[in-house]
Amino acid sequence: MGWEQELGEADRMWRTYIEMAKHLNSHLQQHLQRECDLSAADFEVLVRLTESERREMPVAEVAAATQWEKSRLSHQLTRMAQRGLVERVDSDDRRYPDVRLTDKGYAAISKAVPEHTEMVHALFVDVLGPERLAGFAQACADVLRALDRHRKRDCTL
Amino acid sequence: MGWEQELGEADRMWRTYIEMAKHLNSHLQQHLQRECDLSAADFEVLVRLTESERREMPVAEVAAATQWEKSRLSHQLTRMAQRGLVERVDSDDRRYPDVRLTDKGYAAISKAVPEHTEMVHALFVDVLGPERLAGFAQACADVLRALDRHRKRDCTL
DNA sequence: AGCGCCAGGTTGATACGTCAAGCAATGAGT
DNA sequence: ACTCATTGCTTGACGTATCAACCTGGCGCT
Repeated sequence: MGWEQELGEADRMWRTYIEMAKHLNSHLQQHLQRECDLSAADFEVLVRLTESERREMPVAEVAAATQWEKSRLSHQLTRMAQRGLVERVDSDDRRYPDVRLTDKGYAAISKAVPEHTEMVHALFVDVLGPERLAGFAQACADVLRALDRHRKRDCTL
Repeated sequence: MGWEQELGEADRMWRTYIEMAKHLNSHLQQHLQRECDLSAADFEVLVRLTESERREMPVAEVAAATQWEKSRLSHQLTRMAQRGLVERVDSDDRRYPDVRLTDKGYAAISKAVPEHTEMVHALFVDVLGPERLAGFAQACADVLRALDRHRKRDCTL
């Protein structure tokens, strides 16, 4: 066939990264699901909500924090509300309802965060050690900047 | 609330990684979809198929390469067959049908791979440069090993 | 040969993500 | 004050992922 056998060093390294990301992700996700009965999406929303003092914030704020589409968030909140993890609250301006963390939701995230953090440390932070971790993060930040630049160019086209 | 404000260095670096992975992924995926009308799943299956001389291999082999569930693969192949990218072929043993890359599928992947590779270089490989890339890949490999060890322990429990 | 077993694949039900269209409440223009 | 444009949220439809149940054809056993 041709091109696909000629994988250079760089491409093999790219594949290593892809593999790592895939496995790490699925491992963390499965753990969260098994131990805490939370999907990754549930977890993310709950974490964002705890970042407010009042366990409550406008939907738009959650949307901004998660960078999700509004419709995705809306569906997600509906499902989470059905399971009693959050509840929708009408704020003073009826257009922009708030979301509040219920006690059940708070209990769930309180259990999940330490477990998740422990897992992240065991599988990632401690594996790399401080210096390599710093280098890794720096690399990620650089890639992020490159992405931003690229995106800006695409938008202005 | 407490714990979530006390994000250490390490946790912020973890978040940086998560952000990077998310954005990089979605950027590559969108590009593939827009330019080549292929989903990430399509792309992966097609790449695996080109790794065979005959553009054809047993379903099980694709499953092993992609590490997907058999049902996911089956659905995916059905959809790809409907779109004419692949076709199912009965092999000598009727239990284990083969999948073959059609001409259309070959054309699609032939267009997609160079574009994708170019993107990966622009956004990742070239951003890091050779030495940092090597360090990065080494880190990924180490995390992968840690994951394997962890998984082994889980299985033997 | 007839019997059940089993590995692997397919199918169907359900949950999730995305897109496009709809809806509701405010604020600006007249 | 009435209309309407805007903004953000919700809804519905469709494509995809996952889980469990179910075929199906080859294999060993008696």
